[in-house]
Amino acid sequence: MPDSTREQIVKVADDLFYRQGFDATSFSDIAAGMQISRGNFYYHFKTKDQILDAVIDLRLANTRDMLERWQADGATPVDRIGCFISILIANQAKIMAYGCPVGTLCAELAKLDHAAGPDARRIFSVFRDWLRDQFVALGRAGDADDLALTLLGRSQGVAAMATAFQDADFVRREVKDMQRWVAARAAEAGPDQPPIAENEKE
Amino acid sequence: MPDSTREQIVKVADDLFYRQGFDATSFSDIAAGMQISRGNFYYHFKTKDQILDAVIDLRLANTRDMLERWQADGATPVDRIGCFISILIANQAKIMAYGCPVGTLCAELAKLDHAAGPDARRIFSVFRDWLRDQFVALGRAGDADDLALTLLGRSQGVAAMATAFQDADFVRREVKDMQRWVAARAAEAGPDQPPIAENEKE
DNA sequence: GTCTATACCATGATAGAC
DNA sequence: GTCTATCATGGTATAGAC
Repeated sequence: MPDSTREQIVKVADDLFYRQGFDATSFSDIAAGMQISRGNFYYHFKTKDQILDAVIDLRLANTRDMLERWQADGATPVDRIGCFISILIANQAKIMAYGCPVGTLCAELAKLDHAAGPDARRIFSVFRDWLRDQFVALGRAGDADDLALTLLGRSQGVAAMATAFQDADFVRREVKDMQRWVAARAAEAGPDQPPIAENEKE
Repeated sequence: MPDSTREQIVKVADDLFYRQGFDATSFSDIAAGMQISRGNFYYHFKTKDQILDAVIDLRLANTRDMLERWQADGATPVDRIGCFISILIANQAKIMAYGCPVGTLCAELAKLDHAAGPDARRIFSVFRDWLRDQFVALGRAGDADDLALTLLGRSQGVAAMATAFQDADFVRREVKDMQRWVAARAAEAGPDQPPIAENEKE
């Protein structure tokens, strides 16, 4: 069955909030992206902030789905973390144009001092917790959360540089280096993991 | 002598663009930050975009000044790069609240598809070129620009995570690790540098 | 559920007095 | 150089017909 009007509003808003930012996206913009009049929004949502809440919920759900898929697809924790790192390649074109959807939304809401800021950060937390679980499974229970945060941060930095400098080679290099870094953490943890041990250096 | 009105507008706008974002900052906001009426802006600037241009110019000049200071203050390239890394500590409170001034401005202008986007990115380039020079001086002429971009990206990632998770310990840990990383790159380059050689691993 | 019409306000920008 | 109107535009939001 096709999307309900409400679902369609949220999907279009999700896309526009990503490409233009939340504040810069007007009801007219969303209306132009589908077949609906401006006034009709208020049957489905009382305020623009409520649309934002719905978009964040959608992104949370989509994130959880993606992580579940990676959990099933990856044979080992290293593979699964590799799925995470590889989104920088898979979504390269969009990231170069608009940055990371999570990072840029959180940054904007922080500046707007918006009430939904903490909700948006929960998307980061979902990634962080999942990555931490992977590092635990890797045998790094002691510093799993630190490693998760470090990796999340590095991917954010690569996304920011990709947007600023439009350098696809840089992204590829960093992705490779992050994969090596994960393998090295795994190797440190002990040889009970698949031995992809490599040196960390170039 | 005190600032001219024009200079004061640019300074107040610089601060507000950082804390609230460019688009979210109105003439009224800037006017409220000093003693001036809204209409008077247009004697000094024809459009809001021209204020943005002036702010970017100011940031470029301030950045160059800062880099010159680091150039003079640091005894070795490792020390100088250390100055760069340490701004994450020095500006920690502001970064946690509003992110990196350069990164968040570039991200916003990219989404707005704003004409000044490329100008804003030049601030990044100034950092990048300076870091590259430091890595060249370190004996890494072969991959100096890659290392510069990697380090710039890492600092951006740390800033993004600091804003999202408000974790001062994380920032300290990452700063330490980045310093170690620089020392390791220096050690790889050869022992003609001050021997602060440490292993890269935790 | 969807539409049109409209209220209301803040914005960037202009004109002209002082 | 600075001010006080004032304008046109576009935003969120509401009311009410269909």
